[in-house]
Amino acid sequence: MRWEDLDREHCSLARTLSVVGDRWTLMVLRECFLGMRRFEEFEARLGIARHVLADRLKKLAEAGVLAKHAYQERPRREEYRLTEKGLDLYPAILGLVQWGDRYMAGAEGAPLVRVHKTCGKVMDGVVVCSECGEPVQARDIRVEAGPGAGDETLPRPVRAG
Amino acid sequence: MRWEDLDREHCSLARTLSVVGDRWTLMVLRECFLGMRRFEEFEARLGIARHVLADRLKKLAEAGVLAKHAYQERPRREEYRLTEKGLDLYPAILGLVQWGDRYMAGAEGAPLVRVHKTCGKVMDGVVVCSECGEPVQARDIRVEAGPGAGDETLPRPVRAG
DNA sequence: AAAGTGGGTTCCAAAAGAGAACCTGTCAAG
DNA sequence: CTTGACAGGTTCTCTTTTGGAACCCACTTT
Repeated sequence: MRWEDLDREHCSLARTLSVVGDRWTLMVLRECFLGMRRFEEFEARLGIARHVLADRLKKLAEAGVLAKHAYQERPRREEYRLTEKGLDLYPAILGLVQWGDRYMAGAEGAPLVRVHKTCGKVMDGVVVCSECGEPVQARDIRVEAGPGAGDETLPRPVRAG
Repeated sequence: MRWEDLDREHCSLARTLSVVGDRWTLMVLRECFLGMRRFEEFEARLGIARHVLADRLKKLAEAGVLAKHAYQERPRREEYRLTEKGLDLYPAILGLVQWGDRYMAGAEGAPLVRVHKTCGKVMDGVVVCSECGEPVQARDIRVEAGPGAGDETLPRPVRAG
């Protein structure tokens, strides 16, 4: 299977990964959420090869996750900012970061902490149910076919038993 | 930069991606969350090359995200199950899936929906602040150096202005 | 004895990535 | 009016990673 085929898959994860499912892309987005906007900033902080960075920025802009804004004319200089669509990736990235804080941090603890501007405290994101407001974990969830389900969507273990 | 160097980075996202930051790895994990456990199931549902699948399962097991369980001896057959560490990736994967439901689904809507067993309703995950319980979005957060911060951790735009 | 099953490994060709050099406007300094 | 710097790329070669298919092995069933 090719990566370009992923966005035709009947699976939201596959379709998401066709846009951001690349290691460098996610690292670039992390930098965006930390306030970075320019080619040079991404390059300096990530140590990414320049042509790979150019490719990822272009694809993210085409996907509508980042938008180019000229901050100067003659010579034209553009910076890349998160769109609303891009900002909505925050829960996913926060999930990955918090998992890293928990399982991959050294003995010292997390390298960065997040402060909730509204309440002023150092916080973690907690996933709750949109309907009842209770915290949700993997085991609390069952999946069912949704409106856009296709033939091959529902999980069907091949196991005979 | 090599991927093996990522886990030495002072960034939880980079360290997380050194384990799961690969397209196939995330697809394999999706299948795990849908209840798949066996080599053949992953292969049939994903269309992944067999040696890539073998490599990813091995790395996930080494990382403690999946655990091998023998379900039969002679011939020995093993299946792969999510550990607690693996189950804790659910918020991250849910974030990616919901973003796909929102932005990448066709006109029909999401291919799968999630039912919260506790309250019985079709739900979405909502990220709230662990301290005040309010929903959190990207703009509500500020980052600060944490206990494990290094020299290069804090975001510092290179922009002169 | 022959075929099937689950879970791999080995081969080769194609694609993606790393690293470095080079290009393009534009301004500012000598 | 040449030299250099700066931001943002593109082009080059070389290595690593995939994709796809074939093969292997320890059993079990027919």
